[in-house]
Amino acid sequence: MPELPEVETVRRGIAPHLEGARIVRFEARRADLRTKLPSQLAARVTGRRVTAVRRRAKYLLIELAPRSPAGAEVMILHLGMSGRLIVRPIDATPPGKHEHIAFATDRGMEIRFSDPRRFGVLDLVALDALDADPRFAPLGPEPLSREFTPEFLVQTLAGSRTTIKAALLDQHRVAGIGNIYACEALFQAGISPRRLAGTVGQARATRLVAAIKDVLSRAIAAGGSSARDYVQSSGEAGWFQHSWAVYDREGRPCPGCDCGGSVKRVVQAGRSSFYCAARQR
DNA sequence: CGGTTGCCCTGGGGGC
DNA sequence: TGCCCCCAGGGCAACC
Repeated sequence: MPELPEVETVRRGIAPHLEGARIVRFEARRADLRTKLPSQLAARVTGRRVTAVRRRAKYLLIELAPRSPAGAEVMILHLGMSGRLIVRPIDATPPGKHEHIAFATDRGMEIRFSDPRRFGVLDLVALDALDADPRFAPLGPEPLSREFTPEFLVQTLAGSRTTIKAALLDQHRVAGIGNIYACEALFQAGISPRRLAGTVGQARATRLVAAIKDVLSRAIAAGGSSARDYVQSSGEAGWFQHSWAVYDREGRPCPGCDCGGSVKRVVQAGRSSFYCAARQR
């Protein structure tokens, strides 16, 4: 489900419950997520204190205080396509069918990881090994960081013969954008998803960087406003409530202008792209 | 080497 | 109502 804004919303939702708390129980009902869970995971995290909950790209990073002989470590959690976290007071409610992992804190709260499609990932690595980890080392900059500028975008796209849409989904160029926000940002910037990435010059890059930052920021703000519901509920609450201009709106009139066009859908690299051919060039 | 394709899984929705 | 096909917000290995 989650792209950067959803993962950031989850981070903000769980951080107050986890930071400074101690993990008092950890159980995995099944270990076969997209990658197999590390062995002895429960024994390795039980009793550890959480020092920070961070995010990098679409990964949640739950940092654990050192405990001899282990140094500081970090639980790497990726929600995949269908993963979600549920925060709830500890009680006797049995786990749902897809609640594969649960852990409890010394503050009386329980975190459950639900993931029907099991594309999620949970791993545990040494904190000082994180930057060199093959999942993290190649990642591009955070799109909301000051590093992510029009000049950077022009440079990373220079000479590329893929489409701008595929380039935005390439986490090694810029990290955290998924299919929805790629579509939405390209619409807002007036750039066709079919444009070759190498033909994006300074003017388009300036519009695109601004659009990406705006779309992601607004989505985080929208998610943040309902994060409380998400935390209090059993997970079905509508924290994932965003309104999209073009995504999943094939055939609808192009919103926000009088171009007279309608939203088209094309498949690029196996993913649906939604755009207005009249407005986006 | 860079870029595209297939696959990992399950569930939901639309068409017939 | 039921069945079957298609589709899904991610990421990676295998392939050209």
